[in-house]
Amino acid sequence: MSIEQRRADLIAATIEVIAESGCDGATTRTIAKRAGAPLAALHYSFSTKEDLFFSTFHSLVFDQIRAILHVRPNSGLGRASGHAIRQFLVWVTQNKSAARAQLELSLWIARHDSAAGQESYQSAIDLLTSILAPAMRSDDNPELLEPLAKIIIIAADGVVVHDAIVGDNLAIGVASDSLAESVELFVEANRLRR
Amino acid sequence: MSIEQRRADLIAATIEVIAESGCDGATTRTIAKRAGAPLAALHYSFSTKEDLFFSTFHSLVFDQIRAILHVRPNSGLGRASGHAIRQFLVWVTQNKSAARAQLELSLWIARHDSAAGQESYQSAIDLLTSILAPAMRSDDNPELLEPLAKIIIIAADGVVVHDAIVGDNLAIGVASDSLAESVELFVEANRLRR
Amino acid sequence: MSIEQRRADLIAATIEVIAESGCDGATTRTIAKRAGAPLAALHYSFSTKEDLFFSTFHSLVFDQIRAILHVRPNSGLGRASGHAIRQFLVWVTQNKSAARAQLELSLWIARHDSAAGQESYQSAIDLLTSILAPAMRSDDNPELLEPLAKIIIIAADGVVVHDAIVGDNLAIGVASDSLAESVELFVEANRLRR
Amino acid sequence: MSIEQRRADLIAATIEVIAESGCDGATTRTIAKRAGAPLAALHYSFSTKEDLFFSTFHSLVFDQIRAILHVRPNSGLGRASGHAIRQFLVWVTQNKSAARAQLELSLWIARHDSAAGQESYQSAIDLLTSILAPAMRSDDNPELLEPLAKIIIIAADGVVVHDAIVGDNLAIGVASDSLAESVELFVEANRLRR
DNA sequence: CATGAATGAGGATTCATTCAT
DNA sequence: GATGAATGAATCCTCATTCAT
Repeated sequence: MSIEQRRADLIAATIEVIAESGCDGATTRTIAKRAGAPLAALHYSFSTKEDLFFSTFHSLVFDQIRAILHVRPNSGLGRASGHAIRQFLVWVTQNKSAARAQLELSLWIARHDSAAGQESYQSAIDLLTSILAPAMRSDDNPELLEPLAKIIIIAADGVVVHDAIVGDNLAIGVASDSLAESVELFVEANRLRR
Repeated sequence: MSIEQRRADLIAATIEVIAESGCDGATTRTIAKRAGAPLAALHYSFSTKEDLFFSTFHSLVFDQIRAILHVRPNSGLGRASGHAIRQFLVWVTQNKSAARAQLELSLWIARHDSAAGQESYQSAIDLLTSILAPAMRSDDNPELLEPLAKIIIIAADGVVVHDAIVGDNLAIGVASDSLAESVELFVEANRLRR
Repeated sequence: MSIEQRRADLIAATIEVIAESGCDGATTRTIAKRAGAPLAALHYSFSTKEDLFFSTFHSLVFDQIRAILHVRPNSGLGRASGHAIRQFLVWVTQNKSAARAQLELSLWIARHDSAAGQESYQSAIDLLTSILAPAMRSDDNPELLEPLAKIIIIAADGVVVHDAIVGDNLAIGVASDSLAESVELFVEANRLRR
Repeated sequence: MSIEQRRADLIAATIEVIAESGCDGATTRTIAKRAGAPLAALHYSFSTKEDLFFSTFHSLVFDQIRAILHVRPNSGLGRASGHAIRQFLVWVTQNKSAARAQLELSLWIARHDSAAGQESYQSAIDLLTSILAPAMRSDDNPELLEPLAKIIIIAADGVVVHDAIVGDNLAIGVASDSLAESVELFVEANRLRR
């Protein structure tokens, strides 16, 4: 078995276990067993539990971003933002473990290496900004870009929390939709005047 | 020292420690030391760590709800919702430990007693609904009440996550404000036609 | 409530609890609750858990001895010994808690104050000897008295162990009866010749 | 050091410590120290203290049974039974710790898993029966087999209790001998008539 | 290279006992 | 006198990590 495969297996197992038991509840033994790997293999692939968690987090962020990657150029900032919120909702409901794990890891990282957490968060915002940018039309206000990116991420995290507790896809869908509509109206209302 | 005082001290210490170290990182020893109490006193006041956490959670929920309790009657559903979002933001930025602890505890409870978590969440939504209701005017759509309550709570949780990671009051303020405005517009747009 | 009554209640509770949970498993809290007494009352009536256990043991020994106290004068050493074995069996099956507690306490005392244990054991043997003595006829061998007393006590303890594990009155009855008969034959066979 | 050796060391230490301090008094720390093993090694070799105790018990039963295994075929049921009692006495006086530990463990198991205790006791009786059987002669009453097995075991347990408290080999020897003789006479008296 | 075996540090909890009232 | 409240010490157990093979 290649070391890359082993690392991938361990990361996949970590996501599942964290989603079930939280970061501190995710013991190395449990993760190794879930991955079908001997315990020592974990420390062979990742020097440390911390290391494993960071790697898992980066892998998740990468995934999640791909989920919101698709925005039609020139479709308008409002529509694009709403679309992102709706797309993210779909991703959450279809990747519950990943979403939950990502939330838990965010909080865990904020505790263990707050600089890394901030950096990671900022780059997510930057990426989101760069994704939304092409959707802008001439009368869209560029100053809204960053607040919108933050709103989207805030909404996303809030939805994950909601899902973690309630787990009711339908209700989240309704709220999420209203939120998307709200944001669209907000952008509409802040169109630039000629 | 009265036992009520002891319990209050321990709950206060629990909030601080959970905010710093998460639920699983919050060891009984640390909590007791922070409260200036001997370790055995913790198990004398609360039969179990679990018991302490549940009590802390209830205390927090009670507090938090008082923070959003004030809505002017007949002020309009949109305005009231926006107001709630802004008020909650203020509470978060002024009670960072409490906010963080409440988030961590929500996730912890969702894991340990998912029924209790859902019940608690639902009652928060119900309460929020009952707070928003008096603000409604004749042309406000009552069907928006529950989705709005959910949006507010989702936004609140998202903001706490954001704050946990970034800790930048100003940026959250801007995003939160935009969110409040978005929601106001959303309600406005869904006014009942006569 | 008189202190004597309290002591008696606590001793009764101790017997029950030790029978159920062993000596080390019998916590002061459990005993106090079983006796319907506040925890501190235990340490008020008996200076120490050790003290309580010693008192309980003495109370039990006194009881148990009364159970085998009745032997008809001049009935013959063999018959008397067999009778004692049978009587003790009845006592065990009718006072399971007491029997079990007495066994547990014997072992506990042997550990904590071996001198006291030996003394207590010896006085039980002496008493039993003095009970059997009047049953002797002219051709009974007085040198058998002490071995018989020991056999009876050994059998008694063995029966309690058996009962603790198997709890099957009938089977113990059969074995016990055979044992009684064996001992009778043994004494018969060792009659003095004229 | 092999894991088998570790387990054996821990079991040996457990026997000693239980003999000295009883089952509840036998703490994992004490046992580990006595075995010259780190505390964690105990939980590495045996998942649980309970597990360790069960294993120790089985090891003891196995040992003890081997001690009484030798009975001459066709030597007569009475003689064989008496021989077993005497042999067991020798084993007890030469393996005081083992004998004591086995007694304590029997009672402990009766409390913690009464089914296991009964099963274990029954299999001891069955084994003893199967050992005594070949000694039977044509005029020995086969219905005596099981009561005799029980008597032997009852006597054995009683002797262990006696030894635990008094620790006087000589006195136990005399009583035990008389008991053996009694049983021989009992079997003799119950010979089948032709 | 890969892993079974081993362990030091620290976790929650329980207990007998003591005081202040 | 009698007891509710309080606690230091000790218990079993788990975990991330290391190391010899």
